[in-house]
Amino acid sequence: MINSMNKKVTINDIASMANVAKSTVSRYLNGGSVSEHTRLKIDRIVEKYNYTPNTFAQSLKQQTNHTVGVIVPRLDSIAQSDMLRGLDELNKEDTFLIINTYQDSNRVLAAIEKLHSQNVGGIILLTANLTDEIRQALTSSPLPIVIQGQDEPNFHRVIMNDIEAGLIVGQYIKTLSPQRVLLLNVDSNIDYAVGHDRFLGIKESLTHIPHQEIITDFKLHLTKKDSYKAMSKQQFDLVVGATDRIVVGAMQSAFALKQHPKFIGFGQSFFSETVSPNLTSFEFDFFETGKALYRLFVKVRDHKPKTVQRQVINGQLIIRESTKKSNH
Amino acid sequence: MINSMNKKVTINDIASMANVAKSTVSRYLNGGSVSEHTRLKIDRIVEKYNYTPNTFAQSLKQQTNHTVGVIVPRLDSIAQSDMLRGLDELNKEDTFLIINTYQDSNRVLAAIEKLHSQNVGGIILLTANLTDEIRQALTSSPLPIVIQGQDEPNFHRVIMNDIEAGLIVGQYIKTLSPQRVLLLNVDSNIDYAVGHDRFLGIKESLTHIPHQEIITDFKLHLTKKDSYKAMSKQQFDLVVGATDRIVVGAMQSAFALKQHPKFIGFGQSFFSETVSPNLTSFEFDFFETGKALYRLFVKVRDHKPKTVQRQVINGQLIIRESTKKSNH
DNA sequence: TTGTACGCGTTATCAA
DNA sequence: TTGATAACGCGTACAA
Repeated sequence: MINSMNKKVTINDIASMANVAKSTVSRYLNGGSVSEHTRLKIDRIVEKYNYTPNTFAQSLKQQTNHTVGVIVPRLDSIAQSDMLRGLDELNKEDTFLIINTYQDSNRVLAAIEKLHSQNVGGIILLTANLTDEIRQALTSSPLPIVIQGQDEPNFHRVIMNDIEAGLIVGQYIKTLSPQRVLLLNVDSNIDYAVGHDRFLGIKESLTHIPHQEIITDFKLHLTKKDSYKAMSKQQFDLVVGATDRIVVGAMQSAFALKQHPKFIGFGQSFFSETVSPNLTSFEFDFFETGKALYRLFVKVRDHKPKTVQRQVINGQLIIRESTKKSNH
Repeated sequence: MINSMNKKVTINDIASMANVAKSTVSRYLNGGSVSEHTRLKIDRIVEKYNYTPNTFAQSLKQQTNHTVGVIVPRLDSIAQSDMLRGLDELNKEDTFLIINTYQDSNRVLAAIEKLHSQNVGGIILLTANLTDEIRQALTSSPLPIVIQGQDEPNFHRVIMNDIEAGLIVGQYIKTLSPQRVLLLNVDSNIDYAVGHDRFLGIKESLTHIPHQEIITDFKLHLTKKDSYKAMSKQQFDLVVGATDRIVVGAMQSAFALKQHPKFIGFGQSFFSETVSPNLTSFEFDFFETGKALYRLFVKVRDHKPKTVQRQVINGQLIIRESTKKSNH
């Protein structure tokens, strides 16, 4: 192991040390027919120098490679890092080239181009939002591509069942019999799955219950400001946020105003178990989602299915203290 | 842009379309001497087909490349993702190959080997802990390597000034005049910079103040259990944790026990501003740390300094509600 | 079973 | 200024 790192040993070196042709070594390496005798000879040398093939030469020759570009909107999120962990979990021989776009769709476009110029063997795109430019770039790519996050009809994808999530939360809301509900949503142009799908069932459950919907932002301090404004005008006994992060912002506003509504969030995050009270939240298993993504990617890459693949991940409602009778 | 993606155009294609030799195209691409006439000819073709060079062929030829392996203990942490952002910020032409080791030192070793077999041009290692095996692997590598996190004398490194941090926090603790202090530390064998350095100054400030030190863990539920045990035996009026995460665990225990000590943490995390009360914490700027890391890496790679490089990052104490007079 | 020879896309050397 | 040619490390027809 140590030696191998100092001066890259090539297939030629191995060949000459073993007194065989390099093609023999190549066959040895790739499971071709080699006699027992030479096999043992080469074994020793390869072992001794801990030979590893030059991946550049391999990729160049084979016109394909096992590097997969993964475009991710952010890294400091349990959802994203769990998905990456899921990818790692199933992966044996691929290398992931992770590009963080910092939630900027221009960077997504740049990332797609960069990955192409790097000759990756495929792309996995985690995203909340696809622009037409991005769709265009993806469509014109010859690479196997799988996306996650939005239900885009023309792309192989893994999506979260946000519609069902909203329905389940809606049902649960009814059992709480709230008097006045505050909905903290996000712009559906920024994230359709969240802003639209996720809230369909919730709104339906509120047809006969007084409620107010506010469009806020994923950023904590904006959520804090927006919710504070709403909650100081009138008091709510239930707050439903599009994400856990948003709910945490609302919690702080509520505490500042000495209000104690119930809270429901979405997502699997640090927050649900670090805030007091612990947060009732609809959670998806992003680790499994990552595994599903990888499986789908491999399928697309290796079998080139003719029909567009679509896989849906379900989640579950985890009830914690924040919707218990008294939480102050 | 679109065309380029469909069928990789090579330097040969360009050459034959322009009726020149491929070596001429190569010179054109790399700033060699080309006549005005042929330059224009090639310009058009390259533009039209949006030619980009095959990076594998380039790396193979040049025996070096611009891929830098980044080994990171975890991704779902502001500290880590801010450092990565810092790397991105300064980088122009390098590609980062990020490997998450999930805080497992065996995976670090595997990552180092994998990166070598991938022929990366260098390694940046973010770590809390170096084993002898890892030191050995790094030492025997011919690659430029920079580490962050531990003050390892034999490696080029960027470290956080944990000693000074402890002193500053120690000074601040004195101004709070606590009666009984609980220190929640971690095993210095697991993270020396944190477990040892960070607590030097703190302990010094407590020579005349009753205090108890407990060795706990980075994991939230363990911290919760350990701190609950300690706090149910006797009451503390100040809790100092090795990290914000640890303090959050202690906070939950305290609330469960209806105790309201002051809290001080370390680190720059989601937690400090999402828990109530907001957490007083000693914070480092990990974005700047990432930039410093990249600068140091480039320096090491391009200039191969003979002496071991060591750079220290300072932080500052941010005072929030958790050490205010009354926090309940 | 083994070896020779060629090509993958690029850069570099050397003549022309 | 140009172009033919070799070389990077590997895999693979094809021939022996």
